[in-house]
Amino acid sequence: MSVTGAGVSERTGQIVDAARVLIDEGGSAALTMRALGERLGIRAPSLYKHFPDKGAVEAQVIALALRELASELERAGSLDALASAYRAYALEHPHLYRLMNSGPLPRHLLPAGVEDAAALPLVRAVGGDMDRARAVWAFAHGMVILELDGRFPPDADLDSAWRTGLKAFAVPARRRSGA
Amino acid sequence: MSVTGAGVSERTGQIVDAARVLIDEGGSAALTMRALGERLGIRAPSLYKHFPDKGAVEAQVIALALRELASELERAGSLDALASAYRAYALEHPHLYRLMNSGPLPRHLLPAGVEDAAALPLVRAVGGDMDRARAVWAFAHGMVILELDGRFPPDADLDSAWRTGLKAFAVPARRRSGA
DNA sequence: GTCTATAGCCGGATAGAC
DNA sequence: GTCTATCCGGCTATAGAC
Repeated sequence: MSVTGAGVSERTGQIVDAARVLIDEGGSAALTMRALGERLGIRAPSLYKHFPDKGAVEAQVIALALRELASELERAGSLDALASAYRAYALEHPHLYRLMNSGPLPRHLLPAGVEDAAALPLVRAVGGDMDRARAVWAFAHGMVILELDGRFPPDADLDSAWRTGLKAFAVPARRRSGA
Repeated sequence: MSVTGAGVSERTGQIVDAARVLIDEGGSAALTMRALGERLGIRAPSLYKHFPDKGAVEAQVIALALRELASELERAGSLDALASAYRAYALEHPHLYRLMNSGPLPRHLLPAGVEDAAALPLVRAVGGDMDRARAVWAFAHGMVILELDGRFPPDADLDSAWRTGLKAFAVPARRRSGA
């Protein structure tokens, strides 16, 4: 059984797993049909007997990564813990993080529910307030992607910036009276 | 005089301007030496008399866009106005926004101070608190890039999510007592 | 389901004439 | 500073034999 689990043929699971490794190690650009074939000990054209095109393989890797991330986040209870787990995954697997969170999502190629499942832990953590969930997600994604892209100054204290942001989002109601 | 201003030869300014248009209209991938030459009525190899390689051209476009964005932001007084201007620029020039805010920055090819100048309006708006500046930037960038990438559900009320986030960041001190 | 061969396209960049 | 000619490399994908 491959990591992907489902009832597909063993071979397709191996292909997706190999593609995941290629991306994890070298980024999206490292996923080429030739490299993928080589890793599996077959020639690139043979892959087309299992997948219609490269996009289909990539979509399966995205689904895999989404489930992977979701399973990490499920363990977290508080919003702070959630943020820690989120950042940790991104730093451990920057290329996979980018793949699943940047650029257009091939939604029509993704198994239903995968996207929602990845979002669920956060939605729950903010008590179902979707505006807050989206704002926190934007903050977390922004922090992570700017860090991965090296956009913060080398001497920036990112832990401190995270704390500042999380503190701002932590106090939900408790508004004094004005607008 | 080209938009770039500086004392470079007229031709190099025209090249950068043309490259800016190419990216603005078709994204980073649309900037190819051939397309750039065609737009200027010359052949691609001729460009190498003005720039060492494609990366140098791209870096100048980034500098140009950074200054463009900075000049839009300078006009804004409040943090809310700043956020509006930021989002407006990103939605008007999504490809340029991506170019200057995603992926690694070729800092060694950028004129000194350009990056800081773009950040200055925000730093000022949060009273020089760098943690807060970084957190707000992450939030704003996250909102913008997730919107550009179509990651929010079609029915999501993004104005509302922005308000939620900005409200959270608006109240700086005023902490009751506990941790 | 794997292979070989190859079509087809696009890209950055260089050499050398004018 | 512009040109033509060209090299070199990369990629996805197909055709057809086994």
